[in-house]
Amino acid sequence: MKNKNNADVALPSDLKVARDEFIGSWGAMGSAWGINRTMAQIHALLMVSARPLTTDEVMAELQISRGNANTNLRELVGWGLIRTLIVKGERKEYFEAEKDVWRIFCIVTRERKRREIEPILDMLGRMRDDSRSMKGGEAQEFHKMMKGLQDFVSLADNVMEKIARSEEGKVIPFVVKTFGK
Amino acid sequence: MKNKNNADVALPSDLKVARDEFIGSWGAMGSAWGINRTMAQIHALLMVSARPLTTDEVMAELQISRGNANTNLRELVGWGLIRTLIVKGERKEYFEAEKDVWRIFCIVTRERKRREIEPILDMLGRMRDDSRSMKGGEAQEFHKMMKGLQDFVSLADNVMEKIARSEEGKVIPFVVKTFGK
DNA sequence: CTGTATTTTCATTACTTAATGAAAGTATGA
DNA sequence: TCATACTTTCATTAAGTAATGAAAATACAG
Repeated sequence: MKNKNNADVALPSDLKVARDEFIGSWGAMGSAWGINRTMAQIHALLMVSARPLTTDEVMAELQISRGNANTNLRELVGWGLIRTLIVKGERKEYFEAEKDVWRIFCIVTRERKRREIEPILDMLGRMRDDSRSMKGGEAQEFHKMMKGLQDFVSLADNVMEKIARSEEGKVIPFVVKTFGK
Repeated sequence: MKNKNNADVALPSDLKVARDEFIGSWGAMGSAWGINRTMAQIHALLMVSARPLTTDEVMAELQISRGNANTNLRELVGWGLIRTLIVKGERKEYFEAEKDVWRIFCIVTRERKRREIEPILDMLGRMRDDSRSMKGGEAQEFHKMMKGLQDFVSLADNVMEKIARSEEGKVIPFVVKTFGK
């Protein structure tokens, strides 16, 4: 019933070991970055997989439940870090990861910008406006702080946007030139 | 017994409201960034406070326990985002925040680099070496992926280091020029 | 349609992380 | 050195987050 085409069949064991360590570390790092562990692990697994995998293969490989696998695969699709793939003559879906490092970087940058930078920017803008007309030394201090923060975060936001829109071939050489190697 | 010099005594209420919203939002954002909520709130409170505060004032203002306040104040001191201050003739410690946005940015950048980037870089380096001599197409693919990731992350690491070491007066004008405003 | 393969949902459970507050520890002034 | 003000610790509790897996929903082949 369960077919035995697991991704690691016949893999030399040292490669298997290295892969597993990569998957584990990538997952651990995920949590530090506010991305959940399983999601990062699935992403890692698909990044180093030579071929697209099914939900069942992901479950087997990472030893996780169906619900967990499904939820995190959907989430990854939502981020644009993996895509679904249908094989003609088969019912089940396959998943494959974006493997281009630059593209991964752009996707993650945009997503983090959207989720983390933009809400702060809105809040800072409001605080800055609200405090503009307040009287008193404390209020002026507060206003100054909001202005300083907003200007800075806004600049960072612009930089991220510009970079994430650029082509690798333009940015990397420039960065290497500017910041040495 | 409890002295009434709370930080917000006699604050116009609209300023108080704005401050509280800032503190709340900064705290919420903290969690998205892997920094705990209370730590981010204390940091925000001290950033907008006109004068240094004591542990008891922080407790009162944020409605948190002594243990919680103490732990997170220490953590912030560890990051270098706030510093302690002793007032002659008084036993208790006061805490004051670094308020310069550029310096805050540099501190946070260095800390995140140290905690999040460097361990990954080590791991990728090891994986890259381990897989260098492995045979087979899959192993070559894996090696290539590790190389691509390590080159990229290493470049990012260098850029962060260089920027965090630079002076605001050099970086900001350059960034504004390069990435438009 | 109807039966089966596959995917999705979601109430429950497990795990992880943070917060509490009393007790222990430390430092200071008299 | 004693009494007191203040700080730190840490076992316990609470809150938040993720994982499970069975049941429901969906899609598809015949």
